[in-house]
Amino acid sequence: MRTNYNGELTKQNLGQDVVLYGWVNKIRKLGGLIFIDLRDISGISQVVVRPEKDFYNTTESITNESVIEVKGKVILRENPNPKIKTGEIEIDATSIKLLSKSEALPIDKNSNDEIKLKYRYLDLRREELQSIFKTKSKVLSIVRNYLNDNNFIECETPILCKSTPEGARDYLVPSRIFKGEFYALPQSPQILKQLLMVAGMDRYYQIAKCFRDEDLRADRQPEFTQIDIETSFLEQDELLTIMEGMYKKIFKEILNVELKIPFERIKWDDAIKDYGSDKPDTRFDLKLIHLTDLFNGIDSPLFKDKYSIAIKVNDSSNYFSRKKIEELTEFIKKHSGDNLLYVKKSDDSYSGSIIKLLNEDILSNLNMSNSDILFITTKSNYVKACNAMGSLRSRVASELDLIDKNIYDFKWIVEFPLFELNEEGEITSSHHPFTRPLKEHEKYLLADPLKVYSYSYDLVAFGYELGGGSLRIYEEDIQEKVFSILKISKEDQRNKFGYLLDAMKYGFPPHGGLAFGLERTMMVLTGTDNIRDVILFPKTTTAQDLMLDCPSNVDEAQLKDLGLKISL
RNA sequence: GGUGCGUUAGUUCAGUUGGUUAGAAUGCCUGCCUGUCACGCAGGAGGUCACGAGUUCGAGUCUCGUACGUUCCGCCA
Repeated sequence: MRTNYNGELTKQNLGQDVVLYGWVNKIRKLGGLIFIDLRDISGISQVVVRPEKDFYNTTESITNESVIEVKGKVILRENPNPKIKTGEIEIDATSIKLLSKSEALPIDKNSNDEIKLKYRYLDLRREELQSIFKTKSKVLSIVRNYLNDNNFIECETPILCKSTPEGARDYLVPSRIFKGEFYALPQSPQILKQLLMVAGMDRYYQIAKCFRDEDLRADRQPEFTQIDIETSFLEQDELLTIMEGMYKKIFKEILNVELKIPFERIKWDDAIKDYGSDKPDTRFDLKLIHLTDLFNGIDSPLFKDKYSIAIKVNDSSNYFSRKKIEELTEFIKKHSGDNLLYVKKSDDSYSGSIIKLLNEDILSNLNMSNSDILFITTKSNYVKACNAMGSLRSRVASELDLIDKNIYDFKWIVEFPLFELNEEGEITSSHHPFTRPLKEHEKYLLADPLKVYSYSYDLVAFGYELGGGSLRIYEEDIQEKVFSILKISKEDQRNKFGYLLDAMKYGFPPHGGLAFGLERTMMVLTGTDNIRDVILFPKTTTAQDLMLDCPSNVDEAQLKDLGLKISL
């Protein structure tokens, strides 16, 4: 029977007989004496094997990463190692059993992603990774305790659900009984949690697995976890206050960081105006400068009928060489800016790509100091112009190291537009069709829907969208209007959301909720910039699992059972 | 769907203008070594240069394609 974990032995245990299990982190054979660093989830203890012991020969076949059982006595080290927690003691072995021999590992901590993912269970032996998942477990425990204490009820909604053609592509699961028909894995339990409000559950939460069949990113995996929440009879600020308490508790208990609450609320309009993003990184300033009015007077096709958006970077005109500016020009075009223009000021004289177009009056209005550089992009679409410069803002900040990693600045971005226009000029929901319009904007619904803003909110930190949600529509007539604006026919409404529309007829409470990305939260907590680091078994950017080797083919018989035929 | 970067020993990488037998570190194996903790010393094994085509007298190196990894754009209500 195991008596102790390896990482917890100290001088307190001196003289004790112990039984330990673990992996051989490192075996060092000095000719006579042998030292074994024995590792388990808790840490490492050093085992010493003396040549006069009768089991000495059995150490012959012990390799690194083998699993062994060690019996022995805790003694004081002759040469302590101050670098490790257990460095003052060691285990004088009286018996060693090789339980499972290990071959040399095919990976090490510097291996590339491909091979690490294939042998993820070996990569997960590293202390850094184990510590991330210990933290993840702790975060979930804090979340559950907090929400339980606030009268939330943990609920489980089905994984086999119905496809909702809005939004992301679904992962589909074929039905055996109804051949040719499919379940869909939930993109989020959105409608089900609203139905739980109809059911009177009052405050719901779920640690919910969600699935979206879209292309991956450094902060996006096809399968992820949301802390999913819905409440009845709360006003927006009441709900946000409860959530602030949860995040305050998480960051206090995990990082001992005191988040300042309430988090500042920034209206979506202002976030776009000042940061060019609906998930701004607010750890640095570098706010957008709007030059449209100033530049519209210039007689040049560059500025005609376009918005001119800029940032001014202080003390950096030397950093931005011609080559660097070319690079940034590529960057901003990729982010759909039309171009990247610039003005430099040094020794009280101006230079730059558009200097000939700018008269004295305009130049003085730019309020530039020596060594400043002003970047400008133009675009006929206002939000896109801001977004392009917002992307450059983040890029410049990270290149010039303007980001203070010790600032934990959380913001709510609130009052998103209810609708937006897509590429084809059609009107679509910016959140989802159940988002409740601001009371005072209801009157614009049919007349000028793009003027309507909503009770909606995203939690933003470090430039990540950690979560978001909205108050929902609970009045049938408003829901009708929204559907008609979105041009969703009666028939489509029934097909897609029939159960929700039915439920609306039977006492639908005012309600609202939100969902937080557990992994994104973990990224902020652990300071990583890649979501794979905080997922036990992540997928590659082609959505494959290299360890399980899936997706993969299935038996002909399985397909036949489902009434499916592969035609490629 | 598109873009940039990458793929050489078990692992991490170097490889010059296209030119002899493709190197280093680490790991592995063997021997020596009784206080190491990145143990040390000596020796050894280990390569389909991702795959396929092309240019060339000659390709790890140049060109094209494919696959895989990764970044970003589109996409992600």
